Amino acid sequence: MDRYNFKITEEKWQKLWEEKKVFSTKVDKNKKKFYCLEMFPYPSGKIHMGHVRNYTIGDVLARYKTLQGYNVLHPMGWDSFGMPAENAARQNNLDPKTWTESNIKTMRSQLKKLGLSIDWDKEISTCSEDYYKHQQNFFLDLYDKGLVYRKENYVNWDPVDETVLANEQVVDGKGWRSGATVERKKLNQWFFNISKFSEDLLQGLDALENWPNKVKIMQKNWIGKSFGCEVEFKIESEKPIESIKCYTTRPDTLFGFSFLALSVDHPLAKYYEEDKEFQKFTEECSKTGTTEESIASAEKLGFKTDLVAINPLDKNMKVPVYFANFVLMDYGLGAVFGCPAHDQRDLDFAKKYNLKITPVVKPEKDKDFEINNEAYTGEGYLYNSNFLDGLKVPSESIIKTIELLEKNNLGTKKTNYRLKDWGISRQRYWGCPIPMAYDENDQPIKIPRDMLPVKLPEIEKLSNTGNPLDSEDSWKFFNLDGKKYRRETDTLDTFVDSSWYFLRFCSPHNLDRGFTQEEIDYWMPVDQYIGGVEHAILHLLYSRFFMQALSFQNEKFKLKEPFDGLFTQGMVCHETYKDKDNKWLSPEEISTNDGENYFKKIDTTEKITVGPIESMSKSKKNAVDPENIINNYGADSVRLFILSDSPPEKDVQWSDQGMVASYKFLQKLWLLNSKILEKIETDKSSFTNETLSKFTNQLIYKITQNLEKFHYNVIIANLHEMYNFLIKEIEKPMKTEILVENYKKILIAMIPFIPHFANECLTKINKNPIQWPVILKGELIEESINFVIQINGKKRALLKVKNNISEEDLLKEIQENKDTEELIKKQKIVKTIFVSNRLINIII
RNA sequence: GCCCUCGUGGUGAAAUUGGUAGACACAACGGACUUAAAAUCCGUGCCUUUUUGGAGUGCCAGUUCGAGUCUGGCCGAGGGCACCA
Repeated sequence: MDRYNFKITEEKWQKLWEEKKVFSTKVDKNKKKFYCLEMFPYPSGKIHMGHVRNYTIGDVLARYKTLQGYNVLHPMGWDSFGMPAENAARQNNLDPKTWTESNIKTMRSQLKKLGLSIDWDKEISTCSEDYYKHQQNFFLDLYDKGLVYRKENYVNWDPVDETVLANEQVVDGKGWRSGATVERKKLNQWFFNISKFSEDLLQGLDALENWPNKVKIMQKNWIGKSFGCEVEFKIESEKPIESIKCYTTRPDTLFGFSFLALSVDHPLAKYYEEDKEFQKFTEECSKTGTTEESIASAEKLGFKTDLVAINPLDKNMKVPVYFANFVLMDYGLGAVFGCPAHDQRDLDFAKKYNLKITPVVKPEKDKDFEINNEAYTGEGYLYNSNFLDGLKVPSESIIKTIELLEKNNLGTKKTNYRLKDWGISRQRYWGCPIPMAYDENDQPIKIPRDMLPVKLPEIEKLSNTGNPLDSEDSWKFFNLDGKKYRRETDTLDTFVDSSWYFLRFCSPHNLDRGFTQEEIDYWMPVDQYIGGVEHAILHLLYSRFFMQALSFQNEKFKLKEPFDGLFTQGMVCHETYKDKDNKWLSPEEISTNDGENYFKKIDTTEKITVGPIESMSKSKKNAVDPENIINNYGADSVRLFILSDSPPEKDVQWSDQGMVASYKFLQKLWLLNSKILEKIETDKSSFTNETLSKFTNQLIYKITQNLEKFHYNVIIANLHEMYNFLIKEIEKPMKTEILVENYKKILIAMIPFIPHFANECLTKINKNPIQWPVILKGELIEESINFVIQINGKKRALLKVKNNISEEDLLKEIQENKDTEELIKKQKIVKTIFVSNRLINIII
């Protein structure tokens, strides 16, 4: 029996797809479009299993939609600006461009070996001038609309990468890439005014029905809308300070007011800058780390001022004003009113400085209510609150108090958002140059559009510290109209690059514009976007913002949401191994005989500790190289494995046995194929085969349903069932046409999963046009059904009866059948529950 | 602390959305073939003495003729946010 030679077959089909440009698409208004996009990769060197999974999932969908007759856009590109290139260039003494381009070459050929249905003619790379030229244009567009501004601000400074990070890029107080503890630094930075669209970005989430709820909730929390009011507190002081405004979501607790606290960065701090004690205090505050634990456990510290704040609702209520370490300048107004009874932080602070604690909210039922070590934040009624007494908390109290404050000009209703503007300046060489310059007075000017792109200068050797562009004087300074200018040397955050690349795919080669309206009107939005959940906030929120920004003051551009459907796939995981010195070992370095005890290959006496199953990573050495696997087993087998067993949205564990099993399954399918071909040659009988037709139709139905729901793992199981059924069924004599017709449908249904194999088999039986098989609804109905007979809710028997049997007929059958009649013999039937074509429950 | 998701065999998981729990596969064990091994094929899998029996989807309760699925409470795991006023 011949074995399936994946090497020859896969090469043959990949060559054919490439030469005939099978996946090349263009705008065709007569056809329904489908834009299938997977998050484009960073060209880090080689592809990893995560890529294999991501692009296989996308490819299944793209091929399925193509077979259904859609005009499918399925492109690929490179997120090719970024720090790894710069770091690698320094280490290896070459320039980032060379490094990046060689990586792209490697990874492109690796991806092609996976047999993806990608339109490679539309390939783009964000580090090419053709790409970032348009990005600079968009930057100027946004600048003209007032959506870009420059300000001096405290920034998250990564001391290892020597660059600024966005808030989104700081994880647990550490840089998301370097892992270094982030410092606070004051710098002049460019910002995108993303907070202007807080409400639109929040509202827009509701319409995204095909997004995972989880991602929408994460974005919602990140935007962090809160409702409250700004309250003005009159101040008694010798200094020229008349009042301080605070933002609060709980104005109803104003009668529990016992102090007012300011951030050390509050404008009023200027009156205390000379004060030695205050200087000491601010120094103390800056020592507090930014990590999770240090924030949670940090002691509440305050610096008492000589100011006295007056409760706007009670002129006789006068409280001290503090600077406090727990008040943030960049949320609200950098000032809070303290109500210790009903806010934990305020309570901690009040206890430390012996401030008054007046409870003003009482839970309905608790008569002996008092505040000890825990602030009460629950529901109840107001008391100790003069004219507010008795209001229901929170349903009445907050609104009523705000109304009252507004009426007396003491405060204003206010909605607040946690989302802050997006700092986009990076002190890096390998990024898109910001198309701005400064005149002799340090005033920013735009680079004229006809001078775009501002190209990155070619630098032979990158400086070891700081931003290389800073020391590139011949690039940095230029003359225009007889005046001397200094270029902006910061480059754009690479998340800007990925905020619009999906638009570029629609017009990838247009030199004049980033995209044409006609092309994005046809292709956009992306119908299905597929990628890792780690981009739930960063990339996905930025891309949504970019659409808002492009459509702002622009009648033609109406696209508000770039991604109609979103699917977040799980990670590829593997066991981890450590030797006796606690060093990570790769799977290739170890061996086992029984699957339980592992040893070092080079020293078989040394036992290995098997660690937890974690997502594949270089640092833990638990990654499996896709290239080896593809060479050993073929792309179809890898695709099969990566799709089996685990649902795409969940993590999958790499297993060598699983990989081998998928390979074997493909061999079995090849065997089946050979048998079928032989049968077509030899079987001259004229029997029809209804069972086969019904089975096939049922199978196509199941596969179609599961495709729509991304239940790809179930489809692989369906294919196993298909094999188990067919290998027996073809033993029966049957008409050739019946077999061919059904087998062809099955093969077509396999194309999305194992495209090389399925196409190869198809050419051997039929050359007719290939399209997704039509499901015959009528055929789905079985003639006879295994009817479940329940007595008092318990399954007692299965009865084979004809389809659509009525309750009366069924009961008759039960009485006539010798196995079932005993169950109800001589019993009085109280009640029956009849579910058509499924079960009957007889209560006796 | 707040928010979200998930708990089904030794393992990864299915379950027509309230209707036969464990499809399909991995691993294990037993058998067939073989001089032998590999490969391949067949079978087994909780409890009870056989069965056309019983229990059983993290735990406890509830709704229902019927619950893995719905409701409430608890326990456990994972993820997100976090001095956000």
